[in-house]
Amino acid sequence: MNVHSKTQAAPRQQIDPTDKRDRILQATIRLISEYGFHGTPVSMIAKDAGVGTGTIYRYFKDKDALVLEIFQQVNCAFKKTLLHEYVVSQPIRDRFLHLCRDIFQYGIHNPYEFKFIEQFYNSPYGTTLRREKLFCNCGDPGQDLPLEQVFAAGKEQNTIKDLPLAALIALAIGPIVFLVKDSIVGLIQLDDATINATMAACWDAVKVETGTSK
Amino acid sequence: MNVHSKTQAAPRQQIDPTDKRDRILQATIRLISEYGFHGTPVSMIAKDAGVGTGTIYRYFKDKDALVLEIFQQVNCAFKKTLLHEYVVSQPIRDRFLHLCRDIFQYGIHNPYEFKFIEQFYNSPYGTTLRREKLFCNCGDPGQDLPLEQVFAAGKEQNTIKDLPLAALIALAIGPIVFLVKDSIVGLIQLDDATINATMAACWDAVKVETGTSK
Amino acid sequence: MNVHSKTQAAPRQQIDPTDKRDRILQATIRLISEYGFHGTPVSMIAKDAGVGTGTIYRYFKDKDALVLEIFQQVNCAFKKTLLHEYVVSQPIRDRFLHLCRDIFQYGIHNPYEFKFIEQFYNSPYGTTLRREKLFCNCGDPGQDLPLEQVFAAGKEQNTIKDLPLAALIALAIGPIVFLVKDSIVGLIQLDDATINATMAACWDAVKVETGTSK
Amino acid sequence: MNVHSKTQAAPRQQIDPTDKRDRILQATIRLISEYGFHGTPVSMIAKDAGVGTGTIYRYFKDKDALVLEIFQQVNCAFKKTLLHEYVVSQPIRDRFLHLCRDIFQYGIHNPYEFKFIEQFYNSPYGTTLRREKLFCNCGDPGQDLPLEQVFAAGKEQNTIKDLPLAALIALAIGPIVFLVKDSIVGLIQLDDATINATMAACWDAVKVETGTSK
DNA sequence: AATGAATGAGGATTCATTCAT
DNA sequence: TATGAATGAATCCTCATTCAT
Repeated sequence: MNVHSKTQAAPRQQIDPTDKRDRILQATIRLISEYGFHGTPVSMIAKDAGVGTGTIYRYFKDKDALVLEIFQQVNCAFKKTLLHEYVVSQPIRDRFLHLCRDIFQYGIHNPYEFKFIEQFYNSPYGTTLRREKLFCNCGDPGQDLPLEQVFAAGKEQNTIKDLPLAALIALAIGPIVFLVKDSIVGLIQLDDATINATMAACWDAVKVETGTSK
Repeated sequence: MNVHSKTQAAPRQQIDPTDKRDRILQATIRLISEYGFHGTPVSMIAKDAGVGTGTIYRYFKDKDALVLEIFQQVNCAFKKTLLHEYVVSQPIRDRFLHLCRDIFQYGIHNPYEFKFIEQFYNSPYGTTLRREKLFCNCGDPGQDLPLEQVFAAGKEQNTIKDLPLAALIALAIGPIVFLVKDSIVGLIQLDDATINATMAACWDAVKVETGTSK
Repeated sequence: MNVHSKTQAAPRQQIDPTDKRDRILQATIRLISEYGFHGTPVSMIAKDAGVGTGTIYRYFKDKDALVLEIFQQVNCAFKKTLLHEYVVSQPIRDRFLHLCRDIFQYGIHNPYEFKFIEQFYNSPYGTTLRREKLFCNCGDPGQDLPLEQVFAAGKEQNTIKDLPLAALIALAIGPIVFLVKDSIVGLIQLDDATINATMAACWDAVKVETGTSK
Repeated sequence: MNVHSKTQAAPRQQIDPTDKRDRILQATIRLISEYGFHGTPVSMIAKDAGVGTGTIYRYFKDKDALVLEIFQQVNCAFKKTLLHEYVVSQPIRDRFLHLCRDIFQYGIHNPYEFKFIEQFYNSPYGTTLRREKLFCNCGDPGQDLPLEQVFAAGKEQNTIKDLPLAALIALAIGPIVFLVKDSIVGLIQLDDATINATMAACWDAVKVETGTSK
């Protein structure tokens, strides 16, 4: 989960400075995902990370920079998760389900990160970012999201409905986000059966009807 | 949208006392939907509403009370929107589409209220409310949401998939929330065709397959 | 206790305007004696007096003026109490005890006024007043206090100890103020026997010893 | 008067951390003794103490806590003053005069503390404390005040008048408080002769008459 | 004359940020 | 490098005072 490269590995047995930096990042994610940006004092982050308040300002220019870096890290990590084991040769439906499952798993296993991203996207800052398509500078900046690629491919072969991309993404991700949030909050318990059935339903939403439906 | 009755219409050209109260409520909805609770100082609300800071405290005990009242009002207004023209005798599919359309329309025409509710539900306070099922005391407190009724009825007649209620709601509302938020932010332009197609896709997600699909 | 002259008596059966004024004064005395000047909002006074907030400003320039007038009124009323039935021909001891009893009675029967004066005298404003000897402009401004007259007379006939006037006053009034405050607060119950015995003791403090004491 | 130990005296020329805390305490005593609790803004304390406003909240939870701590400190210091050099074997009269002198001296040399205690005892909070006998938790919490002990002993050997304890205390302390306050305010100048004579007069007030008096 | 809604200056408190050690 | 004490700007809220009705 740690995205930072630690290539200067072995020599001294001293304390890794990134350790402190990471603890600050982790504490921030956890606390902001729970209390929100304005509800999380820097001092609280420092205490939770087990460092002095001033120390945070050694690693980050200010609170904004800290949060922005987290967003970028988490956003990239999330995208990498989606690319993980992604096989282009598979049929559209399998690739779609695979991506959905990854999103589900990511949300369930990284609840703090998940809520953090949500919060960030809904904040004025996040909106700006989104509009400017600055989403992510990790790896290939301009590269389409995997989900977008799948939809594009599916549309071509008439497997996916001919809807605007944003609508397709909403149909695929909206329900998952909804469910994962409920699960994080503890309103429901997500078992595998429910997850699989929901993903299948998402597929029904975006796929082109093959039979006759009422 | 204004809940207060202003029956004493024409005669005097005097200032309506509810006017000020309403302006405070409207300003709060607008600002909090954009900047969040902690990101919106009372002074900002006052300025936006064109009143003195102290005036706000004549109408509301404190910031919390102001926000809570807004939530209750907006939540009730939203539910009433859903019940509007709701005809029980119609087939499940029509009722479902009708509800979806209402949600879409509500979000598009009341973007601030829409984001406000979203924010509120995702806040610690909203989560508590949700868990305690205190959602709304307007009209019938204990009554199920219309959408829940439709799903219940649809499950009985085997029209709706046999999924947990939370999952069905996520499949229906998740995409709409997603799209409406994108639309509010200005990332997409929602025309009728897209709305209708998306709703139809939502129906595909929750309905029981009648034909054969891969 | 009302010091205002109501000479324009009979004609109309309408509400006496001084009534309102008095209610404001009474409410202020009661509330300030309990909560202090800064602890008593004007709005609280208005509510307690049963008038509108703005009404208070019809009768008094501002809060300070209101309190100052009360001080002057109460101070005068208190002094008049001391002069009441005051008979110069009586022996020093009787006159002293008479005055002491009056102070006691005044404090017990006018607890709010009593505490109000205390508070006022101890406030920066009261101190200034005292230093400027502006105590009271009621009746004869320059006239000595009765107690001071008694002490002066007693010193001349060698009945009262030859101490500075301030010390004699402290010996006479200090204990009474102390006890009355305890009584107002409810820490003790002042019966006649205790009152009389205490006054007698006060006399012992200021009188010239006639017998031999250790 | 400073309760904090500053044993690590000379070596470093650095700022004593208790210094700031003490300056806040001293400023608060001074200002509140003059303007009262509600009449003394925290900002005024900060300015007077030469610290930032926020600094006060590093040392004290809030204004209440600050004042309460001062009361406890001052109250204990005052009591310790009274116990200082207190010799049980001395005759009642000497012990009484000794205590009176100590109170006098304390008031004269600690005028701010003296007025502060007065104010505190007369506030609603102080009254409650007094009623609950929580006066002080310094040293022996339940122990009687020295003055009370003297009075109890004096009553037994018929040296002190048979009056309620509250009355005896009023007779002893009332005049002193009165005089000291006048002295603090600058209305009189207390020389040793006056102090001694006044104390003797206080003794006359509480002692049992040995000769015949009129 | 009487009212109380409206106001904004001022008070308590918090918190991002700096800086001396 | 790491710290946390210190700070004051900014926040929520109160309240003396005004003024339109």
